[in-house]
Parts: sequence; structure tokens; C-alpha cells
Amino acid sequence: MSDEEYRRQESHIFQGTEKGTHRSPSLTPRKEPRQERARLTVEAILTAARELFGKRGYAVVTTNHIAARAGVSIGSLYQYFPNKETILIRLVEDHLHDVNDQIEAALTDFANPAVPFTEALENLFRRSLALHEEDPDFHRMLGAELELPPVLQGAHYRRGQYAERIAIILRGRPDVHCRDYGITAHILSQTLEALSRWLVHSAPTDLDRERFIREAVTMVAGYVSR
Amino acid sequence: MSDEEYRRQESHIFQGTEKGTHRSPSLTPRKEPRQERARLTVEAILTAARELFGKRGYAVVTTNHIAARAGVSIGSLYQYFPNKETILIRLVEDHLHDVNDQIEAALTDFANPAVPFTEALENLFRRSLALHEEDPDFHRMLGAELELPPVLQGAHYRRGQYAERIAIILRGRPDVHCRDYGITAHILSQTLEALSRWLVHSAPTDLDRERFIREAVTMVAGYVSR
Amino acid sequence: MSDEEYRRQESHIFQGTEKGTHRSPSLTPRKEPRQERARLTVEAILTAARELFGKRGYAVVTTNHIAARAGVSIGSLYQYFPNKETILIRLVEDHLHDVNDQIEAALTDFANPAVPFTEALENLFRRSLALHEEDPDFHRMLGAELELPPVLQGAHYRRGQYAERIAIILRGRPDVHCRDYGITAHILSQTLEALSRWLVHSAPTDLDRERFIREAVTMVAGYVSR
Amino acid sequence: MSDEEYRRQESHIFQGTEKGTHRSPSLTPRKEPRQERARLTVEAILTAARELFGKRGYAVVTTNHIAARAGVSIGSLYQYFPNKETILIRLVEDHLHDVNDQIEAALTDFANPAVPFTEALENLFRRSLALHEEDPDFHRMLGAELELPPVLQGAHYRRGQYAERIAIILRGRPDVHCRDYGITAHILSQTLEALSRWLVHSAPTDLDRERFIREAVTMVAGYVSR
DNA sequence: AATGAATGAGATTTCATTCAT
DNA sequence: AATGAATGAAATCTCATTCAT
Repeated sequence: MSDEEYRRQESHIFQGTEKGTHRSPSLTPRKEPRQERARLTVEAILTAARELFGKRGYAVVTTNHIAARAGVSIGSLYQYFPNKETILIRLVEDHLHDVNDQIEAALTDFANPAVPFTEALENLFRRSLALHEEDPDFHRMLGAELELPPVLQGAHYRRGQYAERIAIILRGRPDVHCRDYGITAHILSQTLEALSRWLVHSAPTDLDRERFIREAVTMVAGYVSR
Repeated sequence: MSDEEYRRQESHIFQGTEKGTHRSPSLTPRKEPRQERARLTVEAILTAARELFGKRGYAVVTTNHIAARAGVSIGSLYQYFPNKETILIRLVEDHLHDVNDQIEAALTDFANPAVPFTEALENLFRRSLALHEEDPDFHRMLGAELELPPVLQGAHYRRGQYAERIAIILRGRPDVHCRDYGITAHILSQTLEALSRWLVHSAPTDLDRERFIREAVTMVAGYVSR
Repeated sequence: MSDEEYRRQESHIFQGTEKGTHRSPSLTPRKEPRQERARLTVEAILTAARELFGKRGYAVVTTNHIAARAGVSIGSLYQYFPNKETILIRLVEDHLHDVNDQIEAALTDFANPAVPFTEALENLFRRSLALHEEDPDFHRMLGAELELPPVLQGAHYRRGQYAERIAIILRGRPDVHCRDYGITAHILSQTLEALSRWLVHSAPTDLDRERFIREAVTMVAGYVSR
Repeated sequence: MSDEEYRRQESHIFQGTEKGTHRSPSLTPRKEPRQERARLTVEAILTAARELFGKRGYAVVTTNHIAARAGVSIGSLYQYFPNKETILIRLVEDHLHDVNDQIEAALTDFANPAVPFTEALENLFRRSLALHEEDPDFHRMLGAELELPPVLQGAHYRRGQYAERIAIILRGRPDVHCRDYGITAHILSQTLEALSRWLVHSAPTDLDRERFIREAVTMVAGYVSR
């Protein structure tokens, strides 16, 4: 690491501030792990953080706790992440990457006119469920936490466009009819979202999931199909 | 220190308090306000707390901030509430009281066979909306916050029985038919819940709300009506 | 304290940053002490800080040490000063106020043509000594420390104009002659400064101070007087 | 915790190290570099350290920063220096070696009665300037830093004897007369020191240096010459 | 000989809570 | 009944130093 690089990493050194106070944190990772061992450490930290954030919420989890659960010293944590915020950001980025890919795939599927609407809808629902099922706690926390780092406020934004995409697709399907495509798209997406979330997080364990899916699809399809 | 060990050390969370030195174990209000002035103080604290909790979340709001916003000294706050937790508990109790009353009324309405189903459903939906509209932030926070005082974990439990009640009502209505009343009740209640929440919290401002309500009711009614 | 005020004080609360990292600290005191007791606390902190900074240097002194020496809890320190930096700034402001007043008085004296030059020079020297004598360690540290908060970089600037003022005065005195008033003014002020500093900080204890002053004045006066 | 107590706790300063866990008590270089590559490494570390110490001060510079600027791993740094302190000590030793040699030469010159006093004085001043000019930052830092390792406290002591040597020389010169040789020697050496330092560090860039030197010499020579 | 990952004591700072007035 | 100053445990984060490779 050269002097240049070192200084870039050191956010302190009097840029009108000093240590320990509120700083304008570099939101990028501190150091790229070069050795395998380091990669494992970073991995462990991220995993621990994801679990803890998911289980307890971002605000209450401490970096000490993350480090402890990762089986790593607090110093190691700060070698790779300049602060708690950055850990979350990294986690969300990875997560979003995943999610966006999957949503993309799901929508492409959904748009395919060769698949009958009811089937397409069921597929969409199952994909939504799958999405909620991988790391449901973390996912839930993301939607729930009120004070997230500002960079992440936008993270949900992309979701907003989800409904727009659905509206377009609905318009394009010959087997669908709506009085107001925009509103129907919102209803459809919100309903699927909510029911998936509930199914994953809150449904009684003895609930017959297949039957639930069938019923949900019936409701929405009945509403939208021609 | 491993995660295990960390948690053992940490397990004070919501047994004592989160931070600070001196803990007082009592969870009951400290003192009943006898004078008018005192009642106003308590009122101001509760209002400030409700707003702040709703806007920022329970974990991140400080008692000093609550006192400041209430226009009251921190000493006064602790004269009436032994700790932060108690403030939340008091708030939730009041809230729940309200909500339960309203749910009760709504369900009674909904059960009335003299009202046609679609109309009954719309009424239920509007009531749900009204419920979300009063102090939506606080309401939302309650559902979102992951680490609430244990006393409050049960608070949501009662909601669980909401679906059961609906199932019974649906069964009792002659203008309704379901393949599985239990599942349909869940779908119905979760859908109404989710759509109300979305309408209140996240809907674009230019959305035509009346039309949205009509569409939502159409979907659910179409699904359930005979 | 109102909500407004509270928020102004809280530099944190996610303005693109969070806790513990490098923040843009409010450089103003946190809270004005309203009670006598509080004023004493602030006083104790400032005194402890001045002594420690002077004796050990700004960089190495810790806020814990300051609080300990002030006989005050660390929490109290942070109630009145958001960070170490602010303590120094406050100290320097007070100090500079003093110093500037005294320099002003000394220069006015020095400019007085009714007083013979040698006497005027001796007076200036004695005042310079007095200045160095009050809190000489702190004064010395200020000039010595390399990484001071940026706000303070300017603090020494005003000194720069000291030489200019002297040049003007020398030009105005009939009993003085120089080949280059600018250069002589620099030599004069730097010499007086250095000799005062040395006398206060490094001179052997058995040195005859009065004789030293007389000699120094002789040197400078001999050089400058007509 | 009182100041007393705090200091008892704190008194590790410069006994072990400032921070960190593992202390190694040895203050001697760890390992003599045998290979050419190693010599280069040591050289790079010393250069980086000298520059950084000079620019930022000893206390605030981190060993990691030194290593980074030297283009060397932190491990390598500790292979040759057991701790931060040792680097400084080594640097100062080298420096002092140099400086003492030069001072010696300058004084020998100065003592030479064959050279007229004014010329001898000018030579001394020019040498002093040269001394300040080589690595002025480091030199300045050495005088400024308050908490240097105890081994180095003595470093300045030898300077103290500089004045004594000057006194002897003055006494030996026939073209000089003083009322008090001791005091004059102090004045002379402190003045030259201060003016050189100022010329190198703080003088305005447009200052005519040759003229400044001439004036300074005039002042001192006028004072001391018979 | 060199690397850089890992460590943990200790620095800075916050905030729930108490207590003197 | 109210005030606000004071407290200190615990959170965040740094950096000198060690150690496995």
C-alpha cells in the first residue's frame, strides 16, 4: 500500500474533523482482502452481520456483537469495514443484486404470452415466495427499519418500478383485462408481496401452503383474467 | 469472545435496560399525576414519544430527545416513567385499546347479514384504512421493530385471532362460498391489511384512492362471493 | 430545551453519516451552563485541559485524562464540549482575546513618541515577557503543535501583522533610523519573541534576568536608534 | 478517577508504548540488515518516518502510515525496529551526529581570530541557516514535540552547552567586548537560532534574504564588537 | 527477507438514569 | 412538581504490535 492509498483509507487526519466524532465516512470497503484467510474473515463478518441484523434489527446490533459472532476480533472487523453502516450497505448491495436478477427473470417469465395467465401468475407468486425465503429475516428488517443509511433509502426505489413493469405486462397480455392497469398492477404486486411475506414469516406452521398458493392465485387471476 | 459468551454478557437487553448505569427494575408507572399540571406533563411526554418512536423507531430515540420535544426536563420524564420501556408500553396499551375497540366494531358490522357482502367488505376495508390512518407511523413502527420489550411481544398475538373471527363470519354469511374458510380468511385479512398499509404509507400521492378501494373490493369480493 | 434545539445539538442522526466515525463536529459549545455548578464544571474542564495540553501537547492528551484531572466524569465533559477539538478551540479563543488586547496596548505604548526609544523598547520587551509568562506552556504548545484543528491555523496569522505594525511605528519615530524598515521590524519582533520565550522556558534558573533584559535592549536599541 | 489515579494508570507512556497490546521492552534495533535489499528497506523506512514525523508530528504518525509511505509491509518495519520509538531515536541519533559535526566546525571557524568578527559572525549565521535548511520540518518537530521518548530529552541538552562554548570564544576574541560574556553568549546564540528558524520556516517568500542576513549580522556585531 | 492478516487495549463518544436544588 | 447537572457503562473505532505464511 502506498502513501496515497494509505491516506485515502484514513478518513481522519483533520479534514476539519478529528477522531471519534461524527465523520463523513467513506462508504467503500476499507481494504480488499488479498489472501484466502482474509476472504474468509470478511465472509464471516458479513454472515454474522446479516444474521444479527435480520434477527435483532440494524439499530440495536453492535459491531462488537458482529465481531464476536463472526469469531473475529473487533480490530479485524474494522480492518475491512470502516463502520457499521458500510457493513449494511455491502450486505444490501449483494442482496439487491440477487433480488434484482430474480425479479428480472420472474417478470420476463410473467410477460411470456405463451404461458397461460393463471400459470404465469402462480410462477410469479412462487418466485416471490422463494425470494422471501432466502434470508427472510434480513429482507424483512430492510423493509422495517426506519433509520437506514441515506444511501439505502433508494434501495427500495427500484421496487417502485416493479408495479410499472407489471402494468405494462398486463397491458400486453391478451388474456387479461383491467379497468385501470396502473391500479391493478399495484394491487397485484402488493397482494403477492404481502401474502408471500406472511406465508414465510407469520403463517401458522400447520397451514397447507400449496392450498394457500392455489387460493391466492385463484383470487388474483379471477380478478384480472378475461 | 464468542457469540455465546457475548450474548451471555449481553442478555441484559430488556431485562434491565439498554444502556446507562443505574437501573430501576420496576416497570410500573412511578407516580400517578395528581395535579392538572402533572397530567399535562405526562400527556406531552406521551405525545412526543409517540411521534418520535413513529418517525425514527424505538431503538434510536433517546429519552432526552423525548423530554426535549415534550418541552419538559429529563428529570420530569423520569418522575412519571421509570424508564424508556415503560413509555412505550403505556403507548402501546392505549393504542391497543383503541384498535381492539375499532376492530370489534368493524367485525360486528362485517358479520351483519343484512348488509350485502360487497358493501360489508368495503366497510371493513375503509375501517382498516381509518385504523392505519390514525398515527400510521407509530402503528407501522410497532409492526416493524424487532426488539420490543417482551411484554409487548404478545400485543400482536391478538391480531392472529382476527383471521379466525373472519373465518367464522364468512362461514356464517349466506352470500359467501369458500373451498377452505380458514385459508380464505387469512388471505382476506392479510390482503386488506397490506393494501391499507400500502395506501396509507407508500402509495404515490396522485393515486386515485376511491378507485383503488373499488378495485380492491372487487378483487376480494369476486373471489369470495357466491 | 425544545425539539429544535435538541436536534441542533445532536450532530449525529444520519446526515449521511452515523456514529463513531469521522463526523463533521459542531465546533460550538454544546450547551450553555445555566447553573453556577455547571459553570464551575466547565471552568474545571478548561483549566485541566489548558494545563494538560500545555504540559503534554494536544495530540497525546486524552479526554479521559482531562475529565479525570478536572475531577469530573467523562459524561460531564461531553455535555459541554462535543469533542476534544472544541475544548482547544475555546481555550485558544479565550487566550487570543487576551493576547490581542495586550499586544494592542503594548504597541500603542511603543508608538508613543513622548517615551524615549530605549525605554519604549524595554517596555515592549517586558510586556512580551509577561505574555509568555502567563500560561507559558500552553502558549508554547500552540506554536509547536503541528496538527491543530484547521480553524486554528489562522490563529497565528494575526501575529504576522505584528511586524507590519512595528514597521509603521518605527518609521514614525524620530529617534529611529533603519536602512530597511520592513526587515528591521521582522528582526526586532522575532528577536524579542525568541528571547522572551527562551527566558521563560529555557533559561538556567540562576540567570540574572534583569541584566539579561538590559543587555537585550542594549543590543536592539543600539541597532535601531539614531 | 482523579488525575493522580489516572496518571498512575497512564504512566506507561514511554515506558512500554502508547497503545496496542503486546509490548516489547527492548529498545535496540532488532536485527542488523545484512543484505543489500534489507539496507534499502531500512533506508526507506527511515526516510518515510523522517518526512512524516516532520510534517505531522511524532505523536500522530502511525507505524502503518510509515510503512505504507516507505512502500514496505508493516511486518518488515517491525523486523528492523521493535517499536515506533526506536525509529525516532535512530533518526535523532543520525541527525544529531550531523548537527554536532557541523556545529563543531562552525564554532572552530568562529573561534578563529584571523577572521574579522563581523565576517565570523556572518559565517556562523550562514551555517546555522544551512543547518535549519536541511530537513527543517524534522528539525522543527524535534524542538516542538513535548512528549519525546526520555532517551531523547537529553538531545537538546548538548545545545545548552553551545552557549557556554560561545562565551569562551567571545572571551578569547580581541575584537569583542561584553559586560557579561555569559549573558551575551545566550543572547547571541538564541538570536541567531531564532532568526535562522524564522527565515527558513516562516519568512514571507518575497523577503530579501541577503539583506536580512546583513541586517541581522549588523545588529549583533554592532552590539558585541569593540 | 517480506508480507499482510489478526489482535485487543484503549481512545472517543453516547445516553439511560440519578440526584441535588 | 420541576429542573438540569452529573454519572458511568457501553458503544464505536484506532493503531501499535504479533504471527502465520
